[in-house]
Amino acid sequence: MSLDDAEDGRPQNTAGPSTSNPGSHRKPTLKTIAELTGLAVTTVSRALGDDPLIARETRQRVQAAAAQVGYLPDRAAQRLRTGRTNVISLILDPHEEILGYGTSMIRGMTATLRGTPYHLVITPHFSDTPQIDPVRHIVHNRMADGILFSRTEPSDERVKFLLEAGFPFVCHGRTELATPHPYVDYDNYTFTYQAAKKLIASGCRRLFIILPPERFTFHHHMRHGFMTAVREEGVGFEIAVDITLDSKADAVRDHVAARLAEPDPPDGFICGGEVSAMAVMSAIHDLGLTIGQDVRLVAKQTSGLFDQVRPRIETIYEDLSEAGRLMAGLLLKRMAGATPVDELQAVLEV
Amino acid sequence: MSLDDAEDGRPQNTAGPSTSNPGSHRKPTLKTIAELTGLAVTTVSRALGDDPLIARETRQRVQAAAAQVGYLPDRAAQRLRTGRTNVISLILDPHEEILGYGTSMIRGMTATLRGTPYHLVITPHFSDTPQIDPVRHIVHNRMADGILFSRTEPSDERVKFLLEAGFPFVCHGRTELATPHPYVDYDNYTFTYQAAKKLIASGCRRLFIILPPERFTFHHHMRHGFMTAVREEGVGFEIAVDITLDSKADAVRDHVAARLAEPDPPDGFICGGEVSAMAVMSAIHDLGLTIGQDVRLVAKQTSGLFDQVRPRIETIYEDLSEAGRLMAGLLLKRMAGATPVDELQAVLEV
DNA sequence: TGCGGAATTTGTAACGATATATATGGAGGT
DNA sequence: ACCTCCATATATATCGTTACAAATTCCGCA
Repeated sequence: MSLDDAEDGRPQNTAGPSTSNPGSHRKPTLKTIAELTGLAVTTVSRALGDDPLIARETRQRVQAAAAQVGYLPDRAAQRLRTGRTNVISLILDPHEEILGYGTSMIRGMTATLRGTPYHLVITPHFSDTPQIDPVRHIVHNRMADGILFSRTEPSDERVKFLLEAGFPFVCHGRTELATPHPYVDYDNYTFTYQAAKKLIASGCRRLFIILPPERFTFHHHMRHGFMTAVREEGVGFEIAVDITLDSKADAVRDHVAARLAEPDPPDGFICGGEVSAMAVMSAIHDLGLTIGQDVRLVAKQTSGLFDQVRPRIETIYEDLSEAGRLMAGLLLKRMAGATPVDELQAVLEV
Repeated sequence: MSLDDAEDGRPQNTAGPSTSNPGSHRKPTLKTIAELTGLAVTTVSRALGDDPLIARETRQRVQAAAAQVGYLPDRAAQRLRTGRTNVISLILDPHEEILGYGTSMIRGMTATLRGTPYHLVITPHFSDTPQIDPVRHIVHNRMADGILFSRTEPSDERVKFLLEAGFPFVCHGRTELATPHPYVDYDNYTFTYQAAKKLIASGCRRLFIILPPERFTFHHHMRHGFMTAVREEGVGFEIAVDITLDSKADAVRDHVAARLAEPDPPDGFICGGEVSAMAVMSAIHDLGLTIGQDVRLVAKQTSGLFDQVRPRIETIYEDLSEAGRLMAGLLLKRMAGATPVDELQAVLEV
């Protein structure tokens, strides 16, 4: 029902009832259509908006004319007049090292946004400035109609601010705030729970997990799932200190290698990031150990990478593209009107 | 000094016969500053633009006032009035499987764009529509001031169209068109040339290369570099048919595995993509061969991935983030004014 | 005293769309 | 005939900014 410019075959030169200027072709505006149909600009505007105040026959006539001249509304003018921007801001931390994390999500988001009037704008967040800055800027200056971001924290400032401002947003990950809000999350509790169970079932007796930085909510989910499993089974465990899923891969490798060389080494690893998982593998390899034999590893898979990695390891899949699709979808709902918050929350199952 | 009535802390709905808006504090506009300084709106506008027609002292006074109230120009209004959008469109194919290809480039671009008034907008290109569609749409409807895209073809339609339209753009990869145009490329010729030389120096006598799809210019650069090296050295070679760097990883793996099982198998592989390289490695592994011994592989590295991959392979680095930085930088130059084209071209060395 | 003219500043009209208020025309009732 | 009322359509004001033309001040100098 919208947004097609694929018209453009070449209907120009032949017809030539050019009402106004002969010069190439200026962008058609409402005025163009008004002159073409003999109606007033206002009428044309309403007709294109399918306002029932305008006679059905007139609406159709106007819409036909608009299609014929390839009319597309000027977004700047719409934006100035209505205050709506038709923009959705995705706040992205360019330093997120996670392989393809951003692109997968973007792929999903653009897929959902296709056919809507919304544009996806990448708003970078630089780690040398407070996390909330880009959010403040967007809201305060009406740079977008909605915001998407990830790496949510339990008492996330951005969420608090956006809730307070009543500004539409969907974040990837939950908070622990009292006020409910829209989000899309992955069931990281079950991820680590299942991962631990798998390792234990394979015979592992001392599990080692690398978690995201503590400030993120999913750190706690992962920790909790892991702890529940190891307690249920009563096996040994340790949680990486000093390194996280955000650490440089080399640091992860060195750390794991060092730990493996110490007494009473872990025999099962859980890793929620692809790059860190590769680092764990390389550490194991470099010590002459064999994965799947001396040591086991369960990793989160977010791309096709591990289908090609040898030796094969166990993985549990998280579909970030689907997360992106959902986030955009929920945001559209949220912007469209007052939907109950609980319909704007989703946890993707493992 | 403070004119007020717009100052408010909390305009309740109690009386509100006066002004009106419930919003906490309305966004400051030129008018706000005009009233604040006692000048005309026009003067304020020019002063903020540092127009030398306005007295230096006035300019400073206005700029101070603007800073004080936190004035930011309304982009929609500017855009409507001037026709400039302050937007740069990055056309991205969401199906590009290359790991992190997009994010690396985006990282570089946003770094360059930081501090400029430009926003980076992701314009997806869906493979079920002609490549030129989004470009046409952007130019025709003035959706951006400049365009960035990749995967350039020897006689790229997008380039031809944009040149014809006089629309600023920078692409990743060159064309073979007569008209010069801005681009950023990587020296893929030298990449494959050096890769082949390395393999031959290590004792390989039959090289196998996987190339990008033939329609891309860098297919030819890679092929040429490769051919030059194998001819110089007089070793056997073959070029993958049916599979390309865009093929699904599983397809690449199966194909390579099949070839390795045939008589007279290759003993050296060159691969310009990370995922395909992983696929080649897994094929080799699955046949019980040893990389670095029975068979060798040189891959292009665009992320930190191969630092963690075992066994270690030879890689040659391409800095996509730097490419993104450069592309954005050249585009800014191009949009700023008439720079000689040869200053808007860059080939990143191997 | 007045006048040319540089140095400043100001007023007005757009840009293209939409919200609000106002007109037009005819059908229907009295 | 007159008036009301509904269905349509039009006119006008406005969003915030900038281009262009016009006005104002303040000199020095004849």
